[in-house]
This record gives sequence, structure tokens and C-alpha cells, in this order.
Amino acid sequence: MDLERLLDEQRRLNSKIILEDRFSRIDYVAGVDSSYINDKIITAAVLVDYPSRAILKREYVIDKIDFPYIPGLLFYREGKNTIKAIDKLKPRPDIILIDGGGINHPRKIGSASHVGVILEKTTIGVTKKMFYGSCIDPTEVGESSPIILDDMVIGYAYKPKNRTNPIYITPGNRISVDSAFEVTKNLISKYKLPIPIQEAHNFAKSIKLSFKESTKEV
DNA sequence: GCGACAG
DNA sequence: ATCTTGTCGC
Repeated sequence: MDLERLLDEQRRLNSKIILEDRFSRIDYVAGVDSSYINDKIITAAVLVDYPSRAILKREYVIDKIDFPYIPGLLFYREGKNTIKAIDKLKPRPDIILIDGGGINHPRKIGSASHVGVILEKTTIGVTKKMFYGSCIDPTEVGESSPIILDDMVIGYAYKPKNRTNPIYITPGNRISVDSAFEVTKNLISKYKLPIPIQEAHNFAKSIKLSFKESTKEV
């Protein structure tokens, strides 16, 4: 696999990212997360009603891993499955929250942004670790601090709960920095992570457990 | 040159 | 991400 070719693809596609709100009303949102088992990747997508935060649907796809984990190239490991899982959701979500970075990326196109460009949909990137850009971690609950890159505010670090590390929120595509932050905050309740992503994480994990159960020898 | 590096 | 039990603290 020619990595330089993938870097060029990212450098070319990042011009398609729109950092303005290109959604009308938010009825449904979705969260996506992946887990791994041996040589397989399980990706779960959960549809959530935005006003009530009720879970409407859970879907997943399981495939063979076909690309290694390389920082900066996460899309090429999880992207295909992420898109497949999202495509299974009906009705279609207005906004998709993804476990991976948005524009906080060396070539300004993290996994969440790349998925957004491919689907031409609004996406938000949420991570548990800083990856690219700089910021001072917030220390008080509910506190936020800007993530800076090239003297621009590209996202926010946010401390959602008492004794948890912050989460890092950046727009993926078709949404502004501030809206990405607001929407994500509105989806946080009892968990550190926004409900759609936490639920996707839980679902992927449960699928993984049942998969292990069905394949274990007698 | 060396270390760091989303999931 | 994953390998993994209990355990400290609110």
C-alpha cells in the first residue's frame, strides 16, 4: 500500500470540507464506534431521537481488518465500515457523531471529516485523547477551552463530568466549530461521552461478546 | 536524529 | 483498540 498516495488523497479531499451549518432541523442524530476481535472489526451505529434522546435503532457491520492502525490514517482502517453501518440506519440521521477526529488533523481531514465528505453529510468528531492542535485542558466540570491550530479555533476540549478527563470535539463536515460543540454538549447526560457514541460503543461491545460466545470451542 | 501519535 | 480484578472515591 502506497501511503504517500493516501496522504495525497487527504490533501486533495480536505478542500471539500464545509465548516458552516448545512443542516436544517435536527430530528435524528447517530453515533458510530468500532471494536475489534482478532482479525475482525465490528462497527456499530445507533440512531437517536435528538429532542428526547431516545434510542430508535441499532445496526452493525462486521468485516475483516484490512488496514493497520496508523495515526493520521484512521479513516482507512475504520471508514469503510463506518459508512456501511451508517447506511443501514433508517430514517437517515441529520448529524453523525463519530469516534475519531474531525479537522484536528495534520492534513485537516480526520476520520470524521473524511466520512462526512464521502457521504456529503454533517459529521462531528469526538475523541478521548488530543491528537493534533493544541489546547489547555479544562479542569472544572462544564468548563471548555479552545483547540488551536494555525492560530484558529478548530474545536473545544470539554470536561463533561467530575473526575473524568476532557473530551475533544471538532467539526467533521457541514457544521461550524461552535455548532459542533453545542450539539455534542446537548447529547451528554449520564456518560462522559455523548449518548449516541456511548450507545454505539456499548452495542459494538455486546456484539463482540456474543460473537466470542458463538465461536468458542466446546 | 528522536520522540509523539485519534482508534 | 485490546489484554484484565479489584479497588479507591464521590
